[in-house]
Amino acid sequence: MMAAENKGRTLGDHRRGFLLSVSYNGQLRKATMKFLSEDGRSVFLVDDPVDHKPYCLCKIPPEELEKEGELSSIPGVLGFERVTRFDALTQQEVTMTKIVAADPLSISGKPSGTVRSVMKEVWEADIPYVLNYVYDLNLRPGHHYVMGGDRPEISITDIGRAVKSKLEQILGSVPPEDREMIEKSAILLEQQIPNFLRVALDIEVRTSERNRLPDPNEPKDKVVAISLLDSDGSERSFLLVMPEQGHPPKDMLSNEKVKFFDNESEMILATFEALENYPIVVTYNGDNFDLPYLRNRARSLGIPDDRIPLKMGRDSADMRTGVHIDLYRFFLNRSIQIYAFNNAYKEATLDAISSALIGKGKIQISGSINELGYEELWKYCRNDAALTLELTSFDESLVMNLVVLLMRISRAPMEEIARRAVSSWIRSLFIALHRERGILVPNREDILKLKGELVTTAIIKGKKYKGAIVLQPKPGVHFNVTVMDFASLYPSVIARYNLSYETVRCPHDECKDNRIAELPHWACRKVRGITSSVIGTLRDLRVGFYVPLSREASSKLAMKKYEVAQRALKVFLNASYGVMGAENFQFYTPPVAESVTALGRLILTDVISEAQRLGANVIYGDTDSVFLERPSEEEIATLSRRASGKFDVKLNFEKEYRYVVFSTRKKNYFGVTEEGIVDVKGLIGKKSSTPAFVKEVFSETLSILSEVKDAKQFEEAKAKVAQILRDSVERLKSRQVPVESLSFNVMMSKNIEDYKNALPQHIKAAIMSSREGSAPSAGSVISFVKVRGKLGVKPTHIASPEEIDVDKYLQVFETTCDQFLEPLGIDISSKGKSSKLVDFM
DNA sequence: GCGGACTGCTTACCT
DNA sequence: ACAGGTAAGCAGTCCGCG
Repeated sequence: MMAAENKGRTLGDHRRGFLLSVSYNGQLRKATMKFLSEDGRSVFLVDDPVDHKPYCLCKIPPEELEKEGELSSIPGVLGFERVTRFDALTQQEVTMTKIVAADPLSISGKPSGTVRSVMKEVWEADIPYVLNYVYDLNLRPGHHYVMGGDRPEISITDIGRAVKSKLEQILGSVPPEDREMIEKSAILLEQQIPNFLRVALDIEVRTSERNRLPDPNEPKDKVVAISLLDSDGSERSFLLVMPEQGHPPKDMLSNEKVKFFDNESEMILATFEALENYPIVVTYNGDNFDLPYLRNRARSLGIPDDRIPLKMGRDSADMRTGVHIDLYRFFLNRSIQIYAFNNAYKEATLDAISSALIGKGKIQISGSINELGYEELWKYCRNDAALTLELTSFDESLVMNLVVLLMRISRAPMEEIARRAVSSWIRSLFIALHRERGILVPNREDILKLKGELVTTAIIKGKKYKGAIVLQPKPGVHFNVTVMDFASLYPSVIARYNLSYETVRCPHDECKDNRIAELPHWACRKVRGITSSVIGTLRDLRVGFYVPLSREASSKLAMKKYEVAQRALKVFLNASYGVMGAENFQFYTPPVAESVTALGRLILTDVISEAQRLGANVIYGDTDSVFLERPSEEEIATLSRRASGKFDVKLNFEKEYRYVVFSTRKKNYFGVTEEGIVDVKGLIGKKSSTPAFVKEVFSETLSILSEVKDAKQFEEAKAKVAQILRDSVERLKSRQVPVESLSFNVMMSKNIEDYKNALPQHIKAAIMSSREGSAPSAGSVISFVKVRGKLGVKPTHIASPEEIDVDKYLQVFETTCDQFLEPLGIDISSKGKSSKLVDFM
């Protein structure tokens, strides 16, 4: 149905659409734009109307290139063209040669037979062609377009009056040279986000041997169940009739949501047909399993390629017309996990993520999928598809909205957001800006050659340069503690001090005295750095516009909308400093990275010494925060003024604690706010790997302590705490605690065979587990208990209460409690050899 | 042969 | 493949020790 619709869609018909993506059509040797129709229900394709060609740049003049003929061995090369670019590193115009090719693979992407492989020095050859296309045509993925004239034109609607006045407000307070960019970005981000019709797909495969996982590269096993659920609420599940299961049950045969097939090919073809009706296909791990399995199985069943609507990449699977989003890849993204979802899920499994975000999990089955009957199999498969779908729709389609906002900010197609990490998104934005302004995109080596040196040394072995300051906390209980912190310290520093790859250690002699903190580096006074202006813009948009709007908006729905934008910007800002210090980042600039942290240290230490000069009691601070005991309003205001006046950085009142408890350890404390909310930082009792039993006692103890309002109430609380600890120790000793509550849960970050050094305990447990039949792999959380005996550990599911090493647990218990009881003057630690927990009782 | 000091590895956390 | 700083537990090594 949609395939037919795709034909005849041309420019000049004034149709409207929303730019999803750009793909490359190898037959036509052209880029193809994928647009979502205005109603969000289908995709139409528009082939490149301007005959754009792949290219890269070099510094050898065309005449010489033709003479030397080293490029003649590459048939795809079409010709050479003289062009000028601005080289930001030298701050000079350069004349370059554009080497134009008929197809992207003649430029780069293969080990040999490309321009990239035969030429010594080329520029912009490693930018994927479809991205080049986006940048050169100044396309804005995630925006509305009208098909008119000789190319699609972006279509922008007016933003509301209330939003406009808010925008004008912030424009008054930012540097004039940034105003235009901020205004334009705000208007673009404000554009309406469409409703995407989407379908979730999940398949089940029945393997011939019990414990073998199906392999997409050897699709010898039958696909037995396929579920498709869409955002309109329709659903279909296809089941293969299996001789060993007998006849399908009557009620399933009459269920219109279920269809049985005798023939697997027909079932797969029906699935392909269904998928083609959707602009967006959502899977969980479909890049590596569902889609490649379907494709390869279809092939092995003799289905011709032209009936398979998939386009396979090396480690990805795309739809030919629509867009495929693999939520596994998206949620695995660290930036998404941490900054967009506040670390709400720890493990990137469908079960863990859906449980954490929508409160629903996978259907638990006792044995293997192979043993399920028709009905169980159907329900299992359908439930997975339902969870996958819901992950895109919960919270007013938060995930889809987030994806679109990230597309808009990064200027990258939808697949880039779904599949690539934050450094690619930032790279995309930076390159787009270079193209827009006619600036040559520097090679990583160009920057490194000029600005490779580092002058600071890291505290941690193996790190490249010095980072932030962490103050030694003053141990003990502190009442009425105010926490102040700098708003987006590092992005602010980058913006304020003009830190960018071309402006730090710029070529101008006149700038050399504009030194950065205590470093020998200097920052340019003459030109605005590209990266510092873009990061400054994003920060101003977030801090001045979206954060206030997300708090003040008139409706709940509007607040949510601004909240998503605020978070999307946060993802970029949080990574903006880090990428400058990341070796693989295209714009990696060591002196920029160490300048950022040096300025951060300078600003923090300055504010702290000012606080001390004022007579305030600074009890702790970490990177961008200051903890003050009983400060006066006056002191708070003075410090804020100083930060703004001297460094142009906002120092905000963050929160006030009724009291805070510090030990001697850094990054380890808990605090109770006026409302009785307990903030726990870094303590063992909060760690995800700590046994549930210990965690429970920990939080019970804390909740007692949170009731404490003043110093004298501590005495009563101490008595209660002592009682809880006594009971818990008793329960441990008498082995009343179930083994499940004693399990440590530790992430296995590599596959078992990749542990080359001494085996950590969780890996020993993982090895035992795999001998028992289950096969943990990289990313799995290993559950184990500590037992008596040589190995010392055992997977939780095969351990019994009698073998538990009670002494070990008493020790864990002791360190956990000691972390916060010691500063309270409650001493339970063992000064001698044996645990003194008992003495404490 | 054993224990303490030390190092390196690994994980989880903080900013 | 965003960064560095901190804590903690475990495994292994070295050294001293009649």
